[in-house]
Amino acid sequence: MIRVFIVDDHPVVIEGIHSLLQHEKDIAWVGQAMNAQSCLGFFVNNTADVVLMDISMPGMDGVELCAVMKERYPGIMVLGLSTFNQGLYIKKMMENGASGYILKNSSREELIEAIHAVYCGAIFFSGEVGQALQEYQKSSKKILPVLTPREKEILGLIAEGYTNPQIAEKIFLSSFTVDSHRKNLLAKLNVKNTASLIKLAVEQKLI
Amino acid sequence: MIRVFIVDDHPVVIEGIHSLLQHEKDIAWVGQAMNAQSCLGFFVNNTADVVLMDISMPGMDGVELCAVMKERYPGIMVLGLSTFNQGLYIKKMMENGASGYILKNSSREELIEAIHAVYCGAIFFSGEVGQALQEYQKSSKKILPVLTPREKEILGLIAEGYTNPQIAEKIFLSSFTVDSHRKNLLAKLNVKNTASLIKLAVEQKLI
DNA sequence: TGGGCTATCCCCCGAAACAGTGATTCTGCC
DNA sequence: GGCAGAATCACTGTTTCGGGGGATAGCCCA
Repeated sequence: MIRVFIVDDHPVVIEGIHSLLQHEKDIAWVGQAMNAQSCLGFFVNNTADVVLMDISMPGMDGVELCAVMKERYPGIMVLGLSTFNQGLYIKKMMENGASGYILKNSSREELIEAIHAVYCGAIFFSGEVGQALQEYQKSSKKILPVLTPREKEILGLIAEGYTNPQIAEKIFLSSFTVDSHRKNLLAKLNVKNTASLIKLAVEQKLI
Repeated sequence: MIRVFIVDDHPVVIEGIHSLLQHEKDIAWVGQAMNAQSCLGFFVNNTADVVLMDISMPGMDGVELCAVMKERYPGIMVLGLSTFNQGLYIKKMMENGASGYILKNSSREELIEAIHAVYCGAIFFSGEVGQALQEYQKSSKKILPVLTPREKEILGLIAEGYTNPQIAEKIFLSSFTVDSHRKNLLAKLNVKNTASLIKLAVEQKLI
């Protein structure tokens, strides 16, 4: 028996999902909340297996609430729930420990499949959401100039916090050479200084 | 009918999965390969809906192969497949466009559920894998000192590539003050210079 | 009311980064 | 054989950073 709790500020959604789930034999409806505070209040004296959680709510939003819930009750699985479909929010929910994400207009089958999957510890994104997430990951990758092996190596060492002379000593080069590579990196990646260089490098996973 | 292709350098695994799937009515076995080259060769003149892909193979590994496949044939869904269960590899596969990840010792039910899910565009990780991924995400977060709002603001501007005088002008402060905050950031986060500061900040999502 | 913290401002100085311009070697490739 | 590019080394400036030392003012809270 999977005990399901829902938190959403729209009564319509609560009702809708309740009616979708009420005839499921292995799903038990343990409660509902319309904001983060009342959700946290419920779990002081009660528990559940899976929490369906709206991502956008007044006050503390789903992303934050998810983090708090997973901090206090790591065993409770969180399934994100939203009307819209944005990669950024999905990614944030996942980073805060959610086990999946579906749209509020999902079919009954999808909803039940998702609840079962996350209950078993699996991670599940329904079709549309999964595609949006992949699109999002793709779109955040830029077309970058090719770095030579030497440049990559030096980029890595710069990121570690080594100075030019230190790098020079470490890989047996003149510090002039290291400086040349560093200048090439700035030029190739079209950034103005070390700070923006490292930011770009980490974001684009060059190191 | 879901057309499934498998690439794995272990004949035993190919055979095992083949026998698990051969009586499935809606799954068609279109082919197999034992390395990345022969897999890419197959798809020149053929196609499939879902590719089960080993993560560790001689020559080009699964992570790379996945990237190439999704580049050439974005419509083909890739389902990662491995004997071991390491967050880092799973994450890399996902970044390269995979739609899911299961262990080779998954049950028949899990395997079929995963194939159906990714075929529908969903993203699916079976139980053990999902938990490993979440553990991995958790473990990569360090306990960090709390930054004040002002420090966060300045940290963001440093990452954008602004110098102290530029930041000072931008937020109407003395460049001495900006410098003080900058020094506090270095001290609080225990890093030696801008490069390591920004690396840490991006990795830990402080900006 | 006094300590702790944030936020602001100031100065000095050496080290590092950044900009500009130049050069030589070696390798792969057409 | 020649050409492009990588990789190496060199010099000269100016700007910025980073370490050290301070100071003042406001705020919260015990």
